[in-house]
Formats: sequence, structure tokens, C-alpha cells
Amino acid sequence: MPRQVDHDERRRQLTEALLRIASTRGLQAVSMREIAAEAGVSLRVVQYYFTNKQALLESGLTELGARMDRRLKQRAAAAAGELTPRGVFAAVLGTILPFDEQSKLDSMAWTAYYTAALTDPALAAVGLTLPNALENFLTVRLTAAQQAGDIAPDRDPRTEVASLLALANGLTSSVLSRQRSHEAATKIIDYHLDRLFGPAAV
Amino acid sequence: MPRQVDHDERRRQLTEALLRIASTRGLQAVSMREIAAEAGVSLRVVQYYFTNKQALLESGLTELGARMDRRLKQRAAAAAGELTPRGVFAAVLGTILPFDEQSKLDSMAWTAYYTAALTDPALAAVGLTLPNALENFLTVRLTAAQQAGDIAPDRDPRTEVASLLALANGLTSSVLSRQRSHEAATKIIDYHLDRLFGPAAV
DNA sequence: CTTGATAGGATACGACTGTATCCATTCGGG
DNA sequence: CCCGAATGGATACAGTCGTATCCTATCAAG
Repeated sequence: MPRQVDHDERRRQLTEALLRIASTRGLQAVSMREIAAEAGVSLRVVQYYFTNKQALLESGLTELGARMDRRLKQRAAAAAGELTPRGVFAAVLGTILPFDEQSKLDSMAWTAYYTAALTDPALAAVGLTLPNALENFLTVRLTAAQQAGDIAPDRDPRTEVASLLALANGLTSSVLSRQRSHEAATKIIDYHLDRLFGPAAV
Repeated sequence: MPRQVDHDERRRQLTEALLRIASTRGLQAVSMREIAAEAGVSLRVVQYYFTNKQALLESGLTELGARMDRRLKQRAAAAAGELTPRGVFAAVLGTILPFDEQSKLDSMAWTAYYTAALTDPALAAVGLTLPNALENFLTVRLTAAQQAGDIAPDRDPRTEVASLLALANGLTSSVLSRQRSHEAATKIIDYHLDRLFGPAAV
């Protein structure tokens, strides 16, 4: 059995242990020793696979981005065929909202990272690439949809996209803090998609 | 000079020092000794006026809520007279968005507290009262505005209010992370108020 | 069989944490 | 006057933190 595979597998296990701690007890509860305990290994092993804590934290953020990406592609695959403009938006925004236990935990971790990035420039660079990519992607789609006559001409595609993403982020916050349920948040998103594209065909 | 005044004044100074650290270096950088240094007093003084760190943190959260409340009342007083429904919403949402250096710092601290509250139930109770109060207040106003014919009858007041508040929160996040400017965020808010109430009278 | 790299257990170091204690000063009411 | 309470300086304590070091194993290539 090749070494390299074991090596990457170990790193993945440690990163997952890190995210488990960050999402349930917060990023300030993440320490080298806690990760070791959570992963069931010794402190030395954590040190061995990650040169320092900074590298570990960045690995966690990268993994979070990869998970979000994976979920997006799953939704895209599941909704294959019906690639209506509205379907694309429902998929992307529905992926941002925490919709099951795991995505809720990931959203918690993401929020923790986001907050840390506000006062730690090293994390900020890694964390902002995904949101920007989403905004650009959706703006292109919505502009095309407008030219095809799918949305009213007096709508501003850039503003609409920025609004929907900011709305999804705000709703995510309220779901995480148990201010409202996932279903309530989804209804609010649908309400706006109805107004933008017209009622869903289903 | 009465003791009680000095006592409260000292507590206020220490709380402000705490918020200064939390908003510039994050909540994890807040320690008893750091607060003492920031306030220019000895560690013992911090211990003397706050029995433990938990009390100190709660004091910071309370102060943040009080500041937000103060800003809201300032806007309300400045816009006195023109209490159009749209004016009320513009005032409230404009207060949520960080509009100057100080409110930006406060928003940073608020975000830090919000994230901490996700994994620390003790803080959650204190931090959710203001958002809920805002939501209820605005819903009453918008329902009345709809009955007065100020907004279209096919709008759902509760959903609209929840959306605007979530939107303002999401936009605040993007402003704090320098994804967009305060002006850009304000324009997005205005865009939606225009659609909801019709263009501003000014 | 030996040698060097990979892997990991055990332990130590200095810095920092919240909290507690000991002690000196100040000051208003008896 | 003086005595207890309010105030605060200096220091100590037991943990935890990230990181570094020392020392074994294991194992593939020479």
C-alpha cells in the first residue's frame, strides 16, 4: 500500500475532526490537542501531518469550500434536464441554506471562519473566492435570462443577484440561530423567485 | 462626588475597551489583561469591577445593543415629521448597515458575538431580543401601510419584513468583508424599497 | 544486513489564560 | 479620632496553548 494515500487520508481525517469541533464548539475551541483527541490520535500525529495550526485552519476552510462545491454539483446533477433559469437559482440558493444536519454543521463552521477572517487577513483571501464566483456565475445567467425575456426588463440583474445571495446569507444566519426554520427560509426564497421569474412551473 | 457614579463610569470605560479589542482583533483576542492594558488600568481593576469574564462579555453585548438602539432613535429624531412608511424602513435598515467607522466597528463586534452565541447558549438569549423586536415592530408598520394602500395588496408583509432584515444582515456581512461598499449596499436596499413602496418622494 | 526515511509516542518549554490572595491606600460615618 | 468599607497594586496558582525535541519503531532500497 502506497504511502501517499495514507498520508492524504490521514490529513483528511484530521481536517474532518477539526471541522467537527469548529461546528459544534466553535473555532476558539479548536486546539491541536483537541483535534488529536477528536481524531483518536496523539498530539504528535497532528503535528506531523500539519506543520502548524495555521496550515490546519486553512485546510479546514478549503475543505468547507470543497463540500459546498460538491453539494452544488449534486443538486445540479439531480435537477439535470430542467435547467430553467429559475431552477438554477433555486438550486444555488437552496444549497446555501442549511437543509440537513450536516449542511447546518458546515454552515456553523463557515460562519465561524467568516468571523475569524474579519480580523485575520490570512483567512480572508481563501474564504472570499467562492462567494465571488457564485455572484459572477449567477449574474451571467440572469442577464441571459433577461435577454431571453424570462424576467421583466425593468429588473437589474446584478442587483437582483447580489440581493438574493445576501438574502440567502441573512436567512442562513437566522436558521442557525433558530430564529426560523429551514422551511420558513425556503418559503421566503421561493416568494422572491416567484416575483422575479413568475410562479414555479413544477 | 458619589461613589456609584464613578463605579458605573469605570464599568463603562472597561466595556468600551472590551468592544474596541473585539471589533479590531476579534473576540478571541479579548482577555482580562488585554482589556486592562487597553483601558490603561491594572488587571486587578478589571477583576474588581467585573466578577468574572462572563460578566464582562455580557456587559459588552448589552452595550452593543444599547448603541444600536441609540442610533435608531437618532435617525428617528433626525427624520422627524416625514414618518412615511418608507421613511421608517429606510431609517431602520439604514441603521443596520455599517455607515461610518464607528458603526462598522460595532458591526464587527456584533458579528463576533453572534458567532460566539451559536456555540454558547448563555450569550444567545441576550443577543436575539433586539432582532426579534425589530421584526415585530416593522411587521406591524408594514401591515398598517398595506391597509392604507401604501403597498400592493399581493405583498405579504411578514415575508417582506423578514426578507428586508435578512437582506440588511447579509449586506452588512458583505460590507464588513469589503466585498462591497456601504454605498453599494444602500443602493440595493433602496432598489427594494422602490419596488415595495414605489420610488422615493424625497 | 544495514542504512536512511517515514511515522509516531512521550515529554518539555515558555507564554498566556482566568482566577485568587495578600497587602496598602483612601475616605466617609460613628 | 478611627475603623470598616471601597479601591486597587503586586503576585501567585493551576491550566492550556502552540511548538520543539528526544527517542523508538517500521520498512524499502542498497
